[in-house]
Amino acid sequence: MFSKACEYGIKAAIFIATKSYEDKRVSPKEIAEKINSPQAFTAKILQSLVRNDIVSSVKGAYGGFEIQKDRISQVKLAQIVKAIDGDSIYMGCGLGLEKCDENHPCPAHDKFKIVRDELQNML
Amino acid sequence: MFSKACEYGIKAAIFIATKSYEDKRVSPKEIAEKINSPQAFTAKILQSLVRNDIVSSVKGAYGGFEIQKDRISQVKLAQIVKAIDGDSIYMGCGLGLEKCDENHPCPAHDKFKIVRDELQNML
DNA sequence: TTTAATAAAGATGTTTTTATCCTATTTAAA
DNA sequence: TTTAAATAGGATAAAAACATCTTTATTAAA
Repeated sequence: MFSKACEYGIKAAIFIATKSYEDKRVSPKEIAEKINSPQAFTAKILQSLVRNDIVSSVKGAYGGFEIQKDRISQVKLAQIVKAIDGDSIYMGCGLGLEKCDENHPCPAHDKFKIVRDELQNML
Repeated sequence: MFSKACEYGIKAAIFIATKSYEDKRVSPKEIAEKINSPQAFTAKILQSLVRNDIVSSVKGAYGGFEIQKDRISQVKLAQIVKAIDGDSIYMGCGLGLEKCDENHPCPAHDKFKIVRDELQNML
């Protein structure tokens, strides 16, 4: 459903959040070990989470990744998915038909829309 | 949502079905032109549709791909998706969490299940 | 101010997916 | 039986996704 990068991003964000509740910052190394992902690749993904204001980073000694406590409850899976995989999952005809859109829906269009809306809403 | 190969497979099957209604067989070339896909790659995908008994092929002159008329209405999108992308879309934790399964569901588990079941049912 | 610990960023390598090319096999018609 | 028109299948190439390595920039503490 999601790319590997996206799954790592989700797991990383969850881990960072749990640590942030304890006022602790975490390193890519710690994160990668915890979520069982390649470290350097995870670091790249963390960079894009930072650029998308989903987590924040503090450089230098005693630095690391964190999420401000009062922001944790506001972070939604949908933001992470969008930051890493974009919104292609919701876009275009579900069957890939070029000629299908809201105005000229394919026979499966409405049913796809229901599933996608539910997915988006859930995230 | 689906791989490119899978989308080509879906489009190809739809096109073959419409032609089969007119008792016409179609070539990979015709199919690729119609669905706007690379021809040789499409031919590979057609092979796997044949191996999975979704479409049938007739070799040699005057051959081509077809679907028996009385089988057309029985072909389901789910079969094509399964033949090409497998069932990974329904399997495992939606978030990629290793520790999550039916017995130890993650917080999103049930909601993912609803969406996936709906997707599968729809297909 | 130096040092050690840290994230950021660029360059490179590997694997998977997507795509192409060439040859073999099959078959209806001439 | 030969030929031309088809699908089948293997080998190769290109692009994208996944992953690693190395260097640079930043920062708190000694």
